[in-house]
Amino acid sequence: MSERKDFLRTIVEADLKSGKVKEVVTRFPPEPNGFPHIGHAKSIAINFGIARDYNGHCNLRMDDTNPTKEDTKYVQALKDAVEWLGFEWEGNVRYTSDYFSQIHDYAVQLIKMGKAYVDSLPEDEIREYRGTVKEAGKRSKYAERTIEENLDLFERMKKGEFKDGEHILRAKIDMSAANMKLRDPLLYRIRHVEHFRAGNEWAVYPMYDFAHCLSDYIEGVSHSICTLEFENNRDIYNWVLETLELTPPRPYQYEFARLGINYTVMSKRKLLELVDGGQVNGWDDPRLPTIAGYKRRGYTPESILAFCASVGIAKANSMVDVSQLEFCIRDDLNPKVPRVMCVLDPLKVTIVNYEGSEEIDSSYYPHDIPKEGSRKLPFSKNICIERDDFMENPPKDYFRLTPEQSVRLKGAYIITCKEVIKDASGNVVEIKVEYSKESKSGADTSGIKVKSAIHWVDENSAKEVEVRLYDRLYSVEAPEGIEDLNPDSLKVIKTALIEPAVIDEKPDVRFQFERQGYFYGDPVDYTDEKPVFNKIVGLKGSWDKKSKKTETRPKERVKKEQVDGEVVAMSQEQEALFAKYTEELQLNSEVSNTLARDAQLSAFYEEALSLLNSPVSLANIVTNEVARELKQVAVEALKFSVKDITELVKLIDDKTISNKIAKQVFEEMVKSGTNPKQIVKDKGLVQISDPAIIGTIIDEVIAKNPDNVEKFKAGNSKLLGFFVGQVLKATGGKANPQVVNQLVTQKLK
RNA sequence: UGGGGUAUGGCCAAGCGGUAAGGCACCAGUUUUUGGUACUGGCAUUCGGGGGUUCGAAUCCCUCUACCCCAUCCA
Repeated sequence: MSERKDFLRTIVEADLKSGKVKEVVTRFPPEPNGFPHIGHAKSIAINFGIARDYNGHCNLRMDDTNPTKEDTKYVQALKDAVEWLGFEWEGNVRYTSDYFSQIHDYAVQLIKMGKAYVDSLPEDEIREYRGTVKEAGKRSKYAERTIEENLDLFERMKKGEFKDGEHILRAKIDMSAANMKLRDPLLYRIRHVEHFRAGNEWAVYPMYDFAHCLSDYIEGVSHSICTLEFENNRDIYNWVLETLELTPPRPYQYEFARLGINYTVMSKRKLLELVDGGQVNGWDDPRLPTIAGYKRRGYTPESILAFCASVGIAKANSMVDVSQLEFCIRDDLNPKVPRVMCVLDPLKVTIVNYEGSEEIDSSYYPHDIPKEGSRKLPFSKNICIERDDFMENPPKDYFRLTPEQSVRLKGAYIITCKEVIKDASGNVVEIKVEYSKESKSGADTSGIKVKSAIHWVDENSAKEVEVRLYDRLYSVEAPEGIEDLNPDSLKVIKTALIEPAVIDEKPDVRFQFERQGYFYGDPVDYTDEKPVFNKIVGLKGSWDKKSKKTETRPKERVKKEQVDGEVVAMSQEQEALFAKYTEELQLNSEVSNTLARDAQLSAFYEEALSLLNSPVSLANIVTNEVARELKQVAVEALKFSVKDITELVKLIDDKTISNKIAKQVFEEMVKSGTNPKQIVKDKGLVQISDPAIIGTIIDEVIAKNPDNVEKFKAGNSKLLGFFVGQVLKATGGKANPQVVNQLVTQKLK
């Protein structure tokens, strides 16, 4: 709905505006044979989002045409995913299987029309007969069966009289179609298996290409949106609907690029392998890009939706960086969730000069988050801090506790290291510190400056919790198989220490563990006795990165060498034409080349030349403008004639119109076929070359854009185009651009 | 006898003949009791390469290159 729409919304809006579509109806049509992943989320966001934006509706339809693969347990996962993302489907959940009898009737109709036949070739022969990508296929002899035979056979197929694979129903289209999907595509196959919804009612099941378009039609879908790999299927989609002569309105298919994210896999097959192979713990393993996985990990629907919106919708295959997803969840959680303290790897700290205990009141939110809420932080002389928040021999830019450097215990006091206690093997096991009584948070009169504040917990009151640290599932950007798995994708810490309020008060389910990241109480394994937290995502952190950065070598920019392929040689006739154009007519070689190689174009050109002796202008317009139109339609279908073109060129040659106007006139000729002179007259397109008139306009433009004038004078010569454009715009394109150009340059000197 | 798509900074992505939006990432600075957040500034003389048309081209024409999809009785 924003100013900048994606291409699908652009199409939808145009259809609405033109009246082609009265109500926008979309559908999300997954096959219930696996758990939905974030790629499905993108599709859900698109289909439901478009329906919502244009006051239409979106159906949830299970595309259950293959009884051997689908299962009801996936249906639930799909419904859950849509609901979790916050969308509502229109009416009940639809199933392609609901339409089996209608689809069957359409098949019968096709047979009656002579557009479908029962083939009885064995599977491997069907494949063989299909031909290859470079060779035409050949039609099965069974394609000659009479309509009656086909009807009879299909009826018996349906009744279950034949075994699987014995016969098949196919459309009769074209076995030599360049688009292989059109080589008599299969419509129905025999399957003696129980369908999870239709039971044993059917012995034949429709194929995707037949069922999908008809289901869309039956549901009144206006825009059938799918992914790029179905581009080739669009021809059958249209063929079925057109051949059946269905009463309008009918749906149209549009394709967008599927979502790819680095360091993970998105194919159902690979996901299934991970689950079945035990590499992960089920479909909802938080490392998986499944919606169930993200949900369990702690991602919010808002963040997933924001991500889908941020990656856009286009037709270029792409691989989105995970950091974009991570940004979305941090961005969503930052203003929402309470900050608490949890020490993952505890180091014992004794505050030697502190006696007794106290409770410190501390807000759940930092100063910049306008939310209310606080808890009591127990404090005593025995506390724990994060092991890597202390270093005996720190690098210069280390801000935390060292023997020489004090730190603040967040929300509490400033401490100074006094003694480091080590075990026999030299590991630090405890540090003894002194605190400054005057440094209490909020009432600090100590005057001590510290570089950072670290998190901590009181040893006695802290609760032991399990924390599951998740990292990317794969260690390579574009993983192939399990050999690419990241061995450290899951680290379980069983002895993390968390402040008591998190467990006792449970202010939320999602938290920011200060200085570490966002965490989520695991919805499955969490119990009050054994709390479990999943790491959703880490904080951004520039410290870790800096230290890691030394490892990543700066990648050198390798400029890819462009190899120029061989250009096909010209035939003799083409060579002759080329020679004539370059030598006799003095055309430049590129134009001559284009003309000479295209028989249609050169014929058009020659004819024009016989009417008007202006070889160069004619060649230019034929090569550059007429050529475009000829790409779309045949010469006979052109609305303008050769003569029209010569007249157009005449207008240019005698300077009645500029090249710019000529383009405008040409466009009109393409659309209406009106004679160019008439167009120029009707629209008053005669060009303005009078420097006086143009000069005043330039002055106006200059007066209106002092900033740009300054920039231009400062050396930004690119702005010349801006000024020329403005003047041209002011004159409706009629100003002579060459004159404008000259004048602008002069005036801005 | 091949056909259908796609190429804009490290990653996404606008742009549709008037002179390269935005986000992520990255870098620098300010604020900060999170090495977080927020804020400020920087980050494409150039749009896969080469030609051509035009006063002017990422946008139009020609050509080359690279990548993706199609030969399941899968969807």
